Amino acid sequence: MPAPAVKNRREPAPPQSPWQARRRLRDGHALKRDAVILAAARAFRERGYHKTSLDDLAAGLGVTKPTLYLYVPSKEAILFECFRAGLRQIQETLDDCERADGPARERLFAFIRGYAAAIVGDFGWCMLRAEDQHLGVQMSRRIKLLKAGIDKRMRALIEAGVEDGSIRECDTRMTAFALAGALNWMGHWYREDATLKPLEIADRFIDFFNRGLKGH
Amino acid sequence: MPAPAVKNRREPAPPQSPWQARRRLRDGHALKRDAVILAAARAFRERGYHKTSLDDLAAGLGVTKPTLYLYVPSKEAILFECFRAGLRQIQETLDDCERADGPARERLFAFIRGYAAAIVGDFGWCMLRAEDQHLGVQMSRRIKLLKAGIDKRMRALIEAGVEDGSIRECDTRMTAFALAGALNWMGHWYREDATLKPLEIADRFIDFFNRGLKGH
DNA sequence: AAGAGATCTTACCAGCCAGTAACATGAAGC
DNA sequence: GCTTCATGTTACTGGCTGGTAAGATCTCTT
Repeated sequence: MPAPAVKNRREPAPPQSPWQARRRLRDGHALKRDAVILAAARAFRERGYHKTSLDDLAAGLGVTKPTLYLYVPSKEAILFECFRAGLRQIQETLDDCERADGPARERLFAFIRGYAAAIVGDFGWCMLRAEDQHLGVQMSRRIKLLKAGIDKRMRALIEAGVEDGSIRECDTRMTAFALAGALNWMGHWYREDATLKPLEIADRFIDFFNRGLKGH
Repeated sequence: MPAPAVKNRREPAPPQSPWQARRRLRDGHALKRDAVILAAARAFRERGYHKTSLDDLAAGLGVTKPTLYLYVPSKEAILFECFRAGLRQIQETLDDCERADGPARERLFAFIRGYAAAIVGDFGWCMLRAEDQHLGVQMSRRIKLLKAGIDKRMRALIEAGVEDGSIRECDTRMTAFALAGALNWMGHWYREDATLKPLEIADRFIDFFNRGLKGH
């Protein structure tokens, strides 16, 4: 099994609301719930969590606020679900990369590609910012824990690389922080400066990570 | 002039409020204003901008809310001042590094050290997060502009390195983003995991930036 | 067609909090 | 002592918004 390629996840660009449908939908409940989550993720990224009122969000879906509460228990829960959606995507990439064989460095790079795609995706912003928004301590802790899991698996990938010699000796903790930081930061600037596609960016990052800056 | 060392800025750890003073202070106004800014910066970093009410902030200084308005026109303005304080620190570092001589790579690394110190400093959080908080579009634009200035100067430093051969050919824009991202991310995790001092972290980052991951 | 359950709306409440008005105090100048 | 200006305080308002109650409507089942 070679290092896995990044799946080209096609997200439906037009945020067509399930409420627009003329006929009753099969499994409408889950569909609508997902639509709420997705619309929220986009709104949060665009306007920020606090600037997005549930009235706005509902209006964007062509509904009124109380309707949202049929599908979701609270605003906080919406944010959490957005986080989970992003998390899932990253976990899947990790699963793939851990299962694959080949030098760990290559598997790390495959992960980086997937991670970059996730960060600039619809749920990327929520993943990064969920915990420092206006959330209860309980939810905050949960999120922190889940993030720590990702971090740990990423570090393990680096350690495996040091083990098999494909990555040179280094401080794996700091290296993981540096890698994660560079990638996460995409979530800030990508919207403004999208001259490159996510995977192109990932490849240039990888080149940099791989060989460093050093000239002569 | 060699690449400048990072000044060891000693910030007064105890947030002693100027209002505690028994006697009237010389230039008390500016002093108190600065105390408000600093206390706000710390509170914002600790609890977040929205979770910090002006009542809390005032109470922390041993005063009541309306008193704050003697020194500062609005909450938004406080955040902006925090941002500026952080910015100034970084700009000074940049000034130093641009003025210095020696290979540009070394000057870039000196900048990185200063930048790391600033990011984990009192105003680091505000610098990173100011723009995506609950701010008016006008202030948001101002901040974005100022940040773009930093980015530009940083990229220039990298380009100078490519010019003088101390940095290998690369996509300078992406490289700048990667560097900035890795450093900025410190603002997220440093509080939680402060086993290393900022300059130690900077040095490990620099080692990684310099030589990359590549093993055999 | 009638009941039942799901879905959605209008109308409302309650808490939070930035910002203000009006009054109190206290030190410096005369 | 009296005025003045800076500095604080208490008490309040007004807007926003997350969340809810109660009723309307729609669809499916029997």
